[in-house]
Amino acid sequence: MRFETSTIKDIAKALGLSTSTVSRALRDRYEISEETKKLVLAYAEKVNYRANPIALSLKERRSYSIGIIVSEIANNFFSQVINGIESIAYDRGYHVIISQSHESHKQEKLNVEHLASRSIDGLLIALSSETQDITYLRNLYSKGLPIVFFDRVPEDFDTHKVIANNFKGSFDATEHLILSGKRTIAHLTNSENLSITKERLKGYQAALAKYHIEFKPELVKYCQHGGMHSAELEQAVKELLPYKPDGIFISSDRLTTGCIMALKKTNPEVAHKIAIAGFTNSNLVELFSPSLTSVKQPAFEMGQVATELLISMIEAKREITEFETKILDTELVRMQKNIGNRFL
Amino acid sequence: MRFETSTIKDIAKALGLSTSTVSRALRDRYEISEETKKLVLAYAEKVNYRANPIALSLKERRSYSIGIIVSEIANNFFSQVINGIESIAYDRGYHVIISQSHESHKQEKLNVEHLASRSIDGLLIALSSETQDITYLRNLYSKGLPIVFFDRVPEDFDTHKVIANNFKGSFDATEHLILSGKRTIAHLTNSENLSITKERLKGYQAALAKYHIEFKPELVKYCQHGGMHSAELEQAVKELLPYKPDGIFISSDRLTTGCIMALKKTNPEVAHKIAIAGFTNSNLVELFSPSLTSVKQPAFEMGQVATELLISMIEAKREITEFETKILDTELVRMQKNIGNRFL
DNA sequence: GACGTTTTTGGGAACGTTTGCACACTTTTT
DNA sequence: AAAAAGTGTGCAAACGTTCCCAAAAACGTC
Repeated sequence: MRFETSTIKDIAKALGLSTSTVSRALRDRYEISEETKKLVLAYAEKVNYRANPIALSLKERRSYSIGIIVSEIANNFFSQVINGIESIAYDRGYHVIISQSHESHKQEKLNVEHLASRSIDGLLIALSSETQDITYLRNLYSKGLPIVFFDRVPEDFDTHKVIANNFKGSFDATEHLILSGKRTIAHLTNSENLSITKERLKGYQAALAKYHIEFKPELVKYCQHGGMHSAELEQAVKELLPYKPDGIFISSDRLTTGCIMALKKTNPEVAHKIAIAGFTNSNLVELFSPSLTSVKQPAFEMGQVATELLISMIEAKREITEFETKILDTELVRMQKNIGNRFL
Repeated sequence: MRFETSTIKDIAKALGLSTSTVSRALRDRYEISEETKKLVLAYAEKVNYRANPIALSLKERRSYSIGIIVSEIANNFFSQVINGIESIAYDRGYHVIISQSHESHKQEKLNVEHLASRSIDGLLIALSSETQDITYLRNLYSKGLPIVFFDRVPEDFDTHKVIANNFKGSFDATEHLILSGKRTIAHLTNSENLSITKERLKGYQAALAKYHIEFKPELVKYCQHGGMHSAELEQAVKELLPYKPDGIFISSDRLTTGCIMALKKTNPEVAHKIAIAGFTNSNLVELFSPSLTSVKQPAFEMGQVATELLISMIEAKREITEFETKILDTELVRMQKNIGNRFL
């Protein structure tokens, strides 16, 4: 069974014209007489003609589609980024193809190469927490595939990047904990090789320093799998508790929710005694118990900005040599004591 | 700037062979001598040759990609379905293209037609809550586009469908509320024209009937936009409260979280007094306060089953006349009093 | 060594488009 | 009346593949 549509050839045959005439009439070229144009347009309308994008892609060697790689679409941050990407892409006539790495380097590479071979015009990617070696991306890039990184970006890769102001977001969150009287503030974070991990650690340290609180490395726990494995997370929490933290600053969406979950599960008696501040774009934060202070990333906007940069690369006439790293501000949503904790 | 890859032509030229020979060598056809095959394969490997899928699509008039339409990817249920779809699709050599309707009929139609014109081989769709008129889908279907519906399915459309056992899920949830002593149980639900709305209403009614509780239409509130507009939801909740419900059964993911949110916002003093049971696939349910009993749909499995059915349609030699409607069981996750309510 | 087989290779059309070029016809200019 | 210019159309190539068909090469057989 095959999906059948009418082609330019069908129209040409039906109208006794050549394919070139039909093509030109449809594209409203000046060479074609008004009369013929009307005829063709009317008939095309009648048979509901749609140009075959596959044929166009082959001809023009581009597909008007852009690839997206995120670790997980079931993640508020990423799904919001995707919405931002779509909002711009569709306006500019591009289609998006979404792939998930599930935080696996292997899967990420596989997906990117699949996308590349499917003639995407450009790639938007947030690296998986496992990824360290990005030579495969360098290869594609050097062959002419435009790439824009967002959120999790590599350090030494000369292209456009869009990130949140991770330093400031972390600083603010940590400071908030300090100002609410916490002094033993742990830091639960992602894989050490991610850019966001490093930046957020710095913000945390800076806030501690500002208030003359000693930075203790043993209070920092890294989760290689970014919260994908609950066992890893529970282990980290377990290792943290003996230090009796009165606050935890958590550096990613999945880890934040996962950590609260782990706390409730393994140590319900302390779960409500530890103040939590963490990165998350969940729109359900208000429902959480214990409640928390959250750092919201401008996800939608990030998607938009990244897409604009990518399309500008795709459509650039000459080679681009000047690249930007856009930094967008995060938003601190303070714990709502009057709601979330009313019932404690 | 254009993305450059090596083609069969390049290989042919480099090796002094014809394109046909190269093509056959790469596809390991019997006609080609071992020697030539080795030569070609080695060279192809060296230049990292990848067949151009666009060219293949044009030639074979199929794209090995399947379209997905859901209302929102930032919805646990749908993102889990998508994961299920992907798990099967990739195994079978298909790529997926995801589009969101955002519960808008217009957007849904636009997206479907865009996908169709991009030569998808088949379509997996959960209708938007607005959708009533599906003639556009009938047209595509009659032109030979295989379609499988999941979750939100139309009544009179002869094709494969995959749904949850909505009746039983609703029955169980409502019965659970009754068994915990609730007698005035409201029902907050989606747009009236969705299949799931009707089925879930029936389950709710049946449970009431079993325990000889009178069904009161005024306790049922429909949300046309499926919880996309918080105003609509707040209004519904506001209209419900005067009846002093001691339990609410809610029939969709978004509505469930939205309703709790609305309750907390507008009437925090009663939020914890009303028992809530609702459909949701959120993996954060354990964090919610007030806690709730949830009906979990087998989302991942639903995606898998739907995809298998779709691929069987795509790859069918002859026309299919027998269609199935697969019904998958839901899971009732009871409120965990020992955790969620400990701090009430 | 002539002929028939078998094995291996190449030519060219096709998938649906766009577009440079050439052609035919009409109109204008000289 | 002839040349030039303008208008409208068609031919054919190209994008990267696959595959039917034919051709060439290699091998046996008598």
